Formats: sequence, structure tokens, C-alpha cells
Amino acid sequence: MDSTTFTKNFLPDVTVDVVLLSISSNGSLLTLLTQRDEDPFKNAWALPGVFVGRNETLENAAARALRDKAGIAGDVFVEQLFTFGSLNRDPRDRIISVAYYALVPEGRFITAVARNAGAVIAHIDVPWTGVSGGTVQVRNEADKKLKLAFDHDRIIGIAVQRIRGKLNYAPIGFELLPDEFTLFELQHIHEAVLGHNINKDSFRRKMLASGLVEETGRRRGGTAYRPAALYSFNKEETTTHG
Amino acid sequence: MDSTTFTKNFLPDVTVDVVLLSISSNGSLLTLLTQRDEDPFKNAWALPGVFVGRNETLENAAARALRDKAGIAGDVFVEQLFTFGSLNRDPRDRIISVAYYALVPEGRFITAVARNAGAVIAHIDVPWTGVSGGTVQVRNEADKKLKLAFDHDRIIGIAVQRIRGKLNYAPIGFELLPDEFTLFELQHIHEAVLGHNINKDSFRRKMLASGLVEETGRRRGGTAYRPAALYSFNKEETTTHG
DNA sequence: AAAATAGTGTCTATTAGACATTATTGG
DNA sequence: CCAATAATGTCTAATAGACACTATTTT
Repeated sequence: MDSTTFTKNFLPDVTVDVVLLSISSNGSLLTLLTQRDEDPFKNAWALPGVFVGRNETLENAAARALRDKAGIAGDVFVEQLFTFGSLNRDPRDRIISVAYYALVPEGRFITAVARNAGAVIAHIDVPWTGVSGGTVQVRNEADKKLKLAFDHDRIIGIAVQRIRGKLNYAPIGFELLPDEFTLFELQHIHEAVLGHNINKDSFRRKMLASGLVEETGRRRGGTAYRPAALYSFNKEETTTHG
Repeated sequence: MDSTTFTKNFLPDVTVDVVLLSISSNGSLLTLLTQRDEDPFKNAWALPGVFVGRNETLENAAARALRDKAGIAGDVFVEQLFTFGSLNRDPRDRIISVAYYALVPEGRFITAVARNAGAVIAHIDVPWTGVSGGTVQVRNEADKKLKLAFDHDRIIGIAVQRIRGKLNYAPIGFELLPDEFTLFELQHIHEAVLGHNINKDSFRRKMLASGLVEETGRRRGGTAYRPAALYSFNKEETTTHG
């Protein structure tokens, strides 16, 4: 609408929260959380987020949350996830939160938390299969369960649901890997996102046939077995798909 | 976040706009629009929308827009689409709009506009194929082009993009049909949404194999040819899929 | 009988899963 | 040579498109 009846009942607080997602080298889903230093949910863990400024788009607010709260600057895959507007999400005020999710290679996670004392890398436990959806739980690297603030257990769950669905038709696996990777590494990313193993042969065929990957000519050395060919993401191919 | 830094820069206006979608019997995409009676965009056509109330969830605001602005009450498929937060969407104020889309059988569109003088059923022209996305144009039933207010040409475009993608994995075609329908009618719905013809044989096979439709035993009479079997949507089957 | 759509059967091309086999490296 | 993974080849099952054919209704 944008006003026809001019009964502007009230002006809510609007925040942007970002679900940062990554995959650890041992194949588990990771997210980056910040510890709250005041009530409500003091000491609980929360998604990096900011209030939306007057002259700030939602995308800019998401980039600011990534930079100032999570310590992730520069080029990152970010996409809008969902907007949460339940009445009692925050026990003090009515707050509407526009959630985004970002896909970040593990290496950037590690350097980000090294610079940011209030941030932690958490493992995501997904207690449901496929895209059925639901809440998640998070653990720190010592396997201790972390308490999540607000409805952030639900927001992270929806982010996982989204990337599981999206993996089937969009080349988002590449966002979670460094520039060069083996096909087996890409497969591990897919398996971690989907939460189940996939067929190696058909995965290789599908990826090679898609034109999304191109051989770099280099190989992953230092292994005790035949070195795998290194590939890079062919950005040309995706843009032509629109 | 939901506040840690207590710099609440400003409190924006938040609205909910609803893209109502339907399919006409001749196979074109329809939407329901309301005419603006004041500036900006006076006399232009806009999506039904309301300001979000203090004690109103986003879903409740969408239901209120459907009921009070569009004249559609009762059970309707409604789902959140996207949240728009560009700085100059509305030339007066910074307004953040949470868009929803609703799928409504054509019959309910017709009774709604009959009761609502300010509303019109518009044909949607989609100038792009597949899910590449973009803006749309709208025409009234006399084929005259209608001017859309704000960024609503873009919002409707994203709604079309969404249902095109969703049709491939979710049973949303049924939301656009009355309780009983023939398989050919369901196919026409799919073709109208997708914007291209689809194979009759494989569509029938896929639908019958899916278990989503069940024969009612009745037939579509009054035709000048063999009457088609009438089916109904098997809700049991979808809920088990999650 | 003619016209028109409903509905069935069959062939083919594509794709994913399963599984076997060969290739290449370090130890 | 052995262990381990890379990479290829082949068979099968499932599915979508194409197309031919039969069925059923009204005029």
C-alpha cells in the first residue's frame, strides 16, 4: 500500500539479522554467533544484527552487520531469507527483523573470530531431515550446547532449510569453498548442507556436465594417493543461466 | 540482533502489501489491484496493503489487507514473498514493505471486485521467460494498460518468479482451482503460471503417480466431447510430505 | 458419421544410482 | 607391492517427451 488510509498506527523497530553459514572441514554446518552483553538473553548467543538506519537499505544494513558485528568484510554471498514479525520475539519491544543469510568459506570464519573477542564459531545440529524444517541447536567447539537468544534457533533453522532447497538448482556450493577445490571437496560441501551422503559418480557427472566447473590444470598434491584435479567455479556459465 | 547497541536510529513505517494471483479461464495470469485516491501516484493502481499495527503480526496484517482492501475473506493460500526496503520506494517517507502473495481461484476474484468499487482484476504481462525475473505490466479487461504505483511492478514480477519456481516442487496449482477439476484444467493452470505449454502425457502421468489427486467419480458434463473425469486435491498426501 | 477431447500404450532420450575396473600417487 | 583415493565405463531403473492409437461424448 504505502498509505492511503493515513492511520499510521505505530512505527516499529526494524532490525536486520544475518545467519552466517559455513562448512567445517570435517563436514558439519557452522554459524557465527555473538554473545549478548545485556538483558534480555544476557550471555546468550545471537545472530549478528543491527538496527536499520534511516538512510540505509536492508542490504546495506546486512553488510554493516557482517562487517561490524561479525568481522566479515568484502565480497560475500548474501541473500534475504525471511522477515520475522511475531509480537513477542523481543520481550521488551515489538521488533520486526529482516533476516539475511550469508555463505562464507570456513577460512574467513576463522580469521573473523580471531579478530573478534565476542564472536564464536558454532556447530549447527539439525534434528530434522530434508526440507521439513524446524529449529536447530548449536554447540561450541568443545561440544558444549550454547543458548540462543530470541527466536534465533528458528531463524537459523529456516536458513538451513533454504540452502538445502536451493542447492538443488543453484550453484551455492561454490560460495562455501576457496577458489580452487576438488570435486570430492565440493561433494562434501553438498553432503554437509543436505545432511546425507550423495552418490559420487552421478555427482561428478552432473557437475562436469553442468559446465559450472572448469579444470585449472593443477592438482591437490601432498596426498598419500593419486592427487585430485583442482577445479574453479566458472562464473560465465551461471550468469548466462540468469 | 534485537538491540545490544541501543542506538535506535529511527523507526520506519512498515506496511504489508499482498500480491493476489489467479488464472483466468482463458489462461492468463491475473492480479487484483486497488486504485489510489491520493498522491503520490494518485489514480494509479496499487497492491492491496495496510500499515502493520502494534499488536498485529505480519500474517495478520496480510489477512487484514486481503479482507479490507481486496474483499477476500476466509481461507486463502498466503505466503511471505520478500521485504522491500529501498530508500525511495515512497517519495514521501522511508517505508519498508513486507510483501506477501496469495493464490485465489478466479471465482473468488470476480465476487470480490463485484463488492469492491475501487478494485479491478488486471491481466499480468510477463515480458520474460522462465525464472529470470523482472518487472511486469498490467492491463485491465478492456486491454488498456494500467499505471502501477510505487515499485509494485517489481513486486508482482517477483511474485510471478516465485510461483513459477515453486510449481515444480509444491502443489500450488490446486490453490488456483475450485474443489473439483479435470486434469486438463490443472494443466492449463500450470501452463498459465509457467508461461509455456507443457507435455500432456507426462503431466497426466506425473499427477496421477504423485497421489496428489483423487478421482471423485464424477465427470465434467455438458461438453461436446467425451466428458473428463473430475478430480479433487488429496490433502492427506501433501501433509505427509511436510 | 464427424468432430473434439479423454485417456492408454509404447518407443526413445536423459539422468541418477550401483558397481566394477583401471589409474596414479606415497610409503 | 600395498593402500588409498581418482577417474572411467557399463548396466539398470526411473522419468519426461513424442507420438500413435483407442474411447466416449454431442451434434
